[in-house]
Amino acid sequence: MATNKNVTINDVAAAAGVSRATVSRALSGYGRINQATIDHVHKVAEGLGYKQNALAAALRAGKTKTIGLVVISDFTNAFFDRATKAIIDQAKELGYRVLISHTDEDVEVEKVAVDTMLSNQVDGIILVPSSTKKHNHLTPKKLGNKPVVIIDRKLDTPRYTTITTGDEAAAEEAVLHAVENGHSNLGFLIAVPGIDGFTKTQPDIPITSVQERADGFAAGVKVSKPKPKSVAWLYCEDTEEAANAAVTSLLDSPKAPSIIFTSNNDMLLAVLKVAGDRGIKIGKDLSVISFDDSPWAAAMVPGITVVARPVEDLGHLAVTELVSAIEGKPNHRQIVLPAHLIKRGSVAKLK
Amino acid sequence: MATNKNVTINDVAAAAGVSRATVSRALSGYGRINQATIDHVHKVAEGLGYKQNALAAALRAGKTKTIGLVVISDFTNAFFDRATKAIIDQAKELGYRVLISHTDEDVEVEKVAVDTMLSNQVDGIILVPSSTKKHNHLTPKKLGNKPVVIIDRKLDTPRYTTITTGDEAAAEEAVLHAVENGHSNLGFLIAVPGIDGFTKTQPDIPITSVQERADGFAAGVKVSKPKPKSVAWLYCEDTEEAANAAVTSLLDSPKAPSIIFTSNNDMLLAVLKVAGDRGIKIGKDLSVISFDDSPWAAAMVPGITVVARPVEDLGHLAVTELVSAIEGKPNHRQIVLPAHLIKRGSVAKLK
DNA sequence: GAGAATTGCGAGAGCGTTCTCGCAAACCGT
DNA sequence: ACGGTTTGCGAGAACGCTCTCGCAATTCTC
Repeated sequence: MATNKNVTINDVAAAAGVSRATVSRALSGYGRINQATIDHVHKVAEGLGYKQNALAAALRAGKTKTIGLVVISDFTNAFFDRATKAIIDQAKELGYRVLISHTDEDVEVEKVAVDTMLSNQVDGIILVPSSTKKHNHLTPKKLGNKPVVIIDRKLDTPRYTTITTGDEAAAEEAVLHAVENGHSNLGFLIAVPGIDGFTKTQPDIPITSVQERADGFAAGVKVSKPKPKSVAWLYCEDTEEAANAAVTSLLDSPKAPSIIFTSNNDMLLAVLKVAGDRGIKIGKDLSVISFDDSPWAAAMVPGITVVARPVEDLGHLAVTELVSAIEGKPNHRQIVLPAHLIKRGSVAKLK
Repeated sequence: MATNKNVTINDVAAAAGVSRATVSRALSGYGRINQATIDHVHKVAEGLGYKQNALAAALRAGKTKTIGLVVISDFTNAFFDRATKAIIDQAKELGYRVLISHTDEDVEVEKVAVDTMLSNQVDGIILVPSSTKKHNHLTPKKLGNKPVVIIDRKLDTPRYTTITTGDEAAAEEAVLHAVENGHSNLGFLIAVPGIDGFTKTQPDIPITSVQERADGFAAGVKVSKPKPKSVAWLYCEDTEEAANAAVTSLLDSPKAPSIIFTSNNDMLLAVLKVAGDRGIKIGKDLSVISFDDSPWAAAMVPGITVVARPVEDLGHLAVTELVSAIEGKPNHRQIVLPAHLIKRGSVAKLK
């Protein structure tokens, strides 16, 4: 009853009356072998329900056809869900599998995750680093000289192919768009992992993409005319409670902003929630611009004006670059994909 | 420069002046071995930067400590994103890795995905089946007698542990809630994969969870008092275009519903979008209840009334059950977790 | 202090593949 | 018909690890 034992290549060889080597040649399609033999072996293998043991094959061949994806966040994040999907799909397209691990912005967890990947002999790694600076565990030596592609953020030493999006320019564009629409009291709500609660003074930002958004906002403030009357900055822990408190404080301040720029969707949702609870109408009483597009941001009324990043392109490109490196063309490129502003109804035209 | 060769257990053995077997014992912690030797080997291994080759270990031991997750959809779905996250986290907790594959509701793709999993020698599989009926490829024999846990939907022959949510009861509750609030023109928008466009007559629904939602809605209609004046059913392909067209047709019909029940978030977004474009206010001019909660459904104004399913519990439980089966307690349980209605502002009180 | 029990460790097989090597058979040209 | 090339295939090593077996050294028992 319990045919627990798997069919191995030896069984196929015996049943087909050839050697193990011939079966391997027939099924993997290499070396010198007669077409008739190939057909015969295929037939026998199928009849027996033979499935290659990928483990054994990988061990012998030194290639697992697997790439490791080390990503900071869960999929409830509007960036990483789409990126992960794109990466898995493109990997499949190129004949690779994907092993996923989350770090939750914790460098120690990242270290373990990478080790796990290496232990599992992945052929290459796609990584969203938790920290710009702390990457002692990411030296080529520690990574066994495996190809690596960094996405979404940069390391302070650009050792690997890195794919990011042009958040700074897009953030600046967002500010200009607001000012053009008559906004002069601006609020910026920046999510910063690792801090406690929220603060007005800029903390150490361990993530380049967030830093670039902040820089882009600041650049926008600088060049916009007329000069904004008031500008409020809030750096906030990436939790619901902290975000709600931060938004409340922003709305309660004497110079309450007419528009709030949020650095991610968690912050955006906090703005929507607090404003909603107070009966403040988005796109009328209060405007908002956020980062990362999503189906719901588009479907809401009014639609949320967002900086849309080419997430799928980024994911595809990451895999393509990685696989090309795995297959022997190691070139360290620094790629920046353009982000752009999608104007919807969440920015009120003032005056 | 290029220390391309990995450190193996042999290197550690040589450096520590012991045998391969002793190193294995020291690092894996089994068999009879002196504590001093353990410490020594650990020190040497660390010094050399030794990392176990999980492939070789798995090949030898016959266990990969990996579970395969075959899921229909991408992570942009409000159910599967959270479920996947929960599964990965719980797997990590129990010392397992997760290999993910998508099927996009295609049975053929599912077949290949499962084969890949088996070839990769996963210790067990968590599966969201694409079809209730087509599961010839899911016999215990074809799955090498590996443990399997089915989630979210049922197969018509309950061969494996299955974990679903009580969608039927919750759907009924949703209808009663609407009727209590004075709604008597009801619209039901059911997403059905595999159909073309949308239709008023119930097509073959290949997914039990969707069928149960439809059944629950129907049951609600049956028992509600007063009897609804009009009930419109629309079965719709799960694409944006089809959904928009379906909603449009629903709103344009002579007996336009005052409330629309949607079977998933894609349909919900279509309702929001079309209504928004027409200036129809949700929670006032038109009500809506959907399936699956999400942060944005809660943050919107008004908040969307939803049937919330215990997604994280389901994911956790799936892993726990699977691992327990992997470790030798094969018991086929049929588990139904309760879903419940979260009342927010998207249902208008009529009259 | 002699036999019995226990402890620590090495030798070596084996997991299921791939791949190099070499050999026999078939084919070629003159 | 004969040397040379090509073709097809089998033998066997190797990938890095785990785990059983058995042997020597240590500890225990009375």
